[in-house]
Amino acid sequence: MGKFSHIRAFLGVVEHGSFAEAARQAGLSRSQVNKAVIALEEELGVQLLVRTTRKVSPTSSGEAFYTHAARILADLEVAERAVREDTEEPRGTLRLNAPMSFGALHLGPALADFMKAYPDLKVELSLNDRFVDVVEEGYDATLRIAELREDSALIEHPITLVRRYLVASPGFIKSHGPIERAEQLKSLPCLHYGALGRGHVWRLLDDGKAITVDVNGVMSANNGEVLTEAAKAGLGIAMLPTFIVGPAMQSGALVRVLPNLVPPDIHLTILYPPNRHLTPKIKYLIEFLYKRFGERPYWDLIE
Amino acid sequence: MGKFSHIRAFLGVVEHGSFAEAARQAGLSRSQVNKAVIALEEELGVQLLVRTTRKVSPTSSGEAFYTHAARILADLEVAERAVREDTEEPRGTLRLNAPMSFGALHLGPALADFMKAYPDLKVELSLNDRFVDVVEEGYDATLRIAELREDSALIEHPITLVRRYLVASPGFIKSHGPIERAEQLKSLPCLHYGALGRGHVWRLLDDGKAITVDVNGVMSANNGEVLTEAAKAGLGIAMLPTFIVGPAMQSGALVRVLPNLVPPDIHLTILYPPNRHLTPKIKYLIEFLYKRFGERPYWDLIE
DNA sequence: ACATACTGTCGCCAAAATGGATACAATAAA
DNA sequence: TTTATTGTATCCATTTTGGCGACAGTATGT
Repeated sequence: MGKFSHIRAFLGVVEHGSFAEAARQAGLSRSQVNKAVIALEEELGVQLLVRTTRKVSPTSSGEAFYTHAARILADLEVAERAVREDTEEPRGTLRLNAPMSFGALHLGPALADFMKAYPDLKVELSLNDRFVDVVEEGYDATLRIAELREDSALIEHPITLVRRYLVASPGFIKSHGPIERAEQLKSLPCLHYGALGRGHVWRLLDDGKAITVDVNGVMSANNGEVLTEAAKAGLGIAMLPTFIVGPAMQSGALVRVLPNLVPPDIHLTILYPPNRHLTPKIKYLIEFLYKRFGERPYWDLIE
Repeated sequence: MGKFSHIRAFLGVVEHGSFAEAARQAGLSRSQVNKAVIALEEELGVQLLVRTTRKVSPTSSGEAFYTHAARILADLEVAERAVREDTEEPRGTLRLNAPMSFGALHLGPALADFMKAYPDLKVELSLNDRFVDVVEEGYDATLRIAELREDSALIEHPITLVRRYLVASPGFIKSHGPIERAEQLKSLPCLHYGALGRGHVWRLLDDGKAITVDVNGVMSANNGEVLTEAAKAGLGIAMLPTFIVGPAMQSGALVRVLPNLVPPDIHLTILYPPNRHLTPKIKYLIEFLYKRFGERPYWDLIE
């Protein structure tokens, strides 16, 4: 039956001063309550209750134990209630991980609204672009922007398509003449997203045909906004997602080049561990993110 | 298995970061630990641990629950240790009830020594002469002075024989002449122990033959010391136990009268509820009382 | 005084839960 | 690669459980 049930039964008997009444209140049989108390006494090696056929009262040991045990069971209930998800509302703490740029530009404001909608929810957001082990570092979920993979042990839920364009500043185009062929990327200065030593290779679809171009990378950074500023300054051609360069394109500070060259589709996805019970907080987060970013994200106004 | 074991298993897994290691430490099988955690999660309706085949780490809910649960289990152990009688030494609180006179004259000093011998023991002594329900009022034991009865649901353990004598002051005897026959009790002033309206009847053994004498009760009290003082003052004949009148008889302030009339034997007995486990504190108390008062109590120096 | 209802406890037995072994896919280490 | 170890799932014999009925003792009501 378990020690906690035994203790609970014991508390009931003390409070009602009767085995039978305690059993009735708890919805148990008299046998059960009786056995529970006996088991508890056996385990402690102490008589907790003195019973004659008609009266039950705790021994001094019983009283001492009652005081402690009552508080402990109350604490246990508090602990359970704090954790239990009997409501469908998201609650507790949501620990989230996301890439730098997207997190700073879009996810931050979005989460502010999400939290407003669910006041019982706390959010711990940590932004970084390195690989994150969702399991080991104890995140509830991670947002990543990458091509879809299937190898992961995690569940992968796509939120939206992330469009990427080749862009440059009007001034850059003016000074370098018309850009029409993919081979020009090998000579024209390019602004490359990525780590340092990895080589500057762009994978593109030339009218649907996959090609790789070893571009003339004059600058690289692992931060899209830095590259955007560099492109705006006319330093070269950059391949950047619309959620970063969207505003610059709308204002005309950057324009598309080589529109027939399209980077492969990548997706904003949310990764979370396969759970027996999908927590409401993740369920609601996915729903929320989809509503905000899905289908036609607000930063994708041009086409 | 019970919720308690489930929680313990869960704590083990969190602490060791592994189901298998937790199982080894706790001396359980992997199945068992696994089932325990699953059951706990099921009951709470929350995923507590995220596991891939090689890594285990708590979810945010799991961490929250861990914190609470660890403290709760620790508290429970404290509570158990406080109550458990794993030592044979008496400990805890001994709640004792005893008659007024005996308690004040002899039991008090005795208990002082008893407590000195067992420093872990607290004593709550309450003295009164009314009937006490050991069970209902929560006493661990009661001392009574009475004829042995068998009707009680309590265990009755005799400590020692309580001798009672008919006594009077030398002055009283001198002024009333020799006292030799039981019938004289009907005319001579007698000091009666007992409640008010009960009538003044003494039950005596006249050379082994039971007789009852309706004595000439000029004074009654429900307190032996008061009667002793009255007898010393020469107010009459009293039937009193030696543990009260012993000193007065030794000093000669009181002397026996009618030595062939003997009150029926009464006993100092200790009563306690029938317990599955006889607590050491009661066991030791009985032993102690017997050593101090048994066989030949120190107040019985005369014969 | 008597009957009645209710108490705590015990024994019994069908039903349910448990725990161990085994198997298996996934993963880390060698 | 191979090997060892992890978490989990499935069986199944064994144990445990919980409810029923009975019992002696005791309040309560008449």
